[in-house]
Amino acid sequence: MTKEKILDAAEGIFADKGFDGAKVQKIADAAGVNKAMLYYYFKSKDDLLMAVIGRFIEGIRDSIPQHFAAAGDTARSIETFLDFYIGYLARNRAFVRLMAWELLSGKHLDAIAHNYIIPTFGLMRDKITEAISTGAIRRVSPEHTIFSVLGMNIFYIVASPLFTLILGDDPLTPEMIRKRKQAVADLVMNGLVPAELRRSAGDKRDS
Amino acid sequence: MTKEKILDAAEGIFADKGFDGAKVQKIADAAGVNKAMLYYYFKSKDDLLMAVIGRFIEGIRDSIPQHFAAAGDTARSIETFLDFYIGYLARNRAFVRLMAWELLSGKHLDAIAHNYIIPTFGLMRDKITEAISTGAIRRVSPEHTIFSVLGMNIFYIVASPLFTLILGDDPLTPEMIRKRKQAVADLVMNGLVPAELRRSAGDKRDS
DNA sequence: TCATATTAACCAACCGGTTAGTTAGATACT
DNA sequence: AGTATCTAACTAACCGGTTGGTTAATATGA
Repeated sequence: MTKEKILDAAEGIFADKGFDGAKVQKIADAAGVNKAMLYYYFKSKDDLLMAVIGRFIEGIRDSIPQHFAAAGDTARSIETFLDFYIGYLARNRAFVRLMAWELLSGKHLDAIAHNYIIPTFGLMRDKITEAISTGAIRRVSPEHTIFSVLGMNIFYIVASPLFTLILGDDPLTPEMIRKRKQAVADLVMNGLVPAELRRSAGDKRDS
Repeated sequence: MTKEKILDAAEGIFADKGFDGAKVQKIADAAGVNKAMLYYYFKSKDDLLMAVIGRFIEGIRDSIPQHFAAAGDTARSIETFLDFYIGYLARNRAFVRLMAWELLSGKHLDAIAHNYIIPTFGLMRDKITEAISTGAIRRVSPEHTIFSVLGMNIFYIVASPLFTLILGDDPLTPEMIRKRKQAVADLVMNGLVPAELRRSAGDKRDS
């Protein structure tokens, strides 16, 4: 129980302030426990952060593949995944921010990449490669496409305060998320679906 | 001279480690000056960071509009801008990272947004709105499109260590940047250019 | 009683920021 | 010209407060 309270508090504060900005005393306060308890359950601040990230990844990893397993034709299942993805990130905002902080600091990137990012990336790449081979989508670079989709979605979550500042609206309300889903799926799919399948012809660009 | 040395050193370290991770003594060491000099020229660590960001924005702001002013038809000028944009970010990697740190911490976001982001955003939105009204591109949401493009490009720069980890290559070499330009322009333009102009028809999605 | 859980008090290192004082060169006065 | 004065640039040493982390003593409960 105490351990979970610590992890919950640490999750919020690490996500908010980043590793260097997060102070151990503040985490203990937020958890309502004595600071020494953090060192009873975790061997360092660093270890605590990794435990927070580890818990997130554990709770997520198994649910990821099922979102690639969706319905029949490949283009449609990519669209389904896109539709699911931003909502998923919006629901796990703390995790997205945690990953963003780590991406910038680069301190634990190896461990995270090995345990989470690389496997997920692999699943996505397989799906896209398959969709290309069946002719469901155009001959794009799978790697760049994945990075583009990740960027579009992750940036939207991370930059949400900026969105508010520019447009006034809160970009994380359900309707705004719904609109974002539509916008991204529209942009991506119209870039991926070959012109022929859209009752059209030519396209001059090389891959 | 000393002031510039401090700003240069601070730029590198702030971009690398973020505000909380950057230590004043390390900046002084990197600049090869006494720590007290930072407080002779700047009134606080915070003020120093703002000076670094201010210098960047000053050097950049005036050169932005010219990249929207490009050649005749609007769709083409958007493509030109896309082509220029990633290269520009890759050349100003430190600035991109600085902005990313600030985006996460949110500490000075108001000032930055007011001086830089909002005006630039406005230019982009005007261009897209114009392109829509002339029929050069489809009726997409300008705001979401901008966020998508920003995300695709900024994420590529910020996540470049991840790219290296996954694929082995350094994603910031000139050829890799060139490939990225192509991939992004291809994805975005094929999503933006109306099907009719690509010798095709239908498209059922609403805006 | 014995392991687990919890605490107050403590510590060395470090942090951002200050201070009192030095240096070297320009300025002003005789 | 010579010298007293001023000032911008610079420094070593220091300061109060904070930080991540430890410890020894204590409570709890099977």
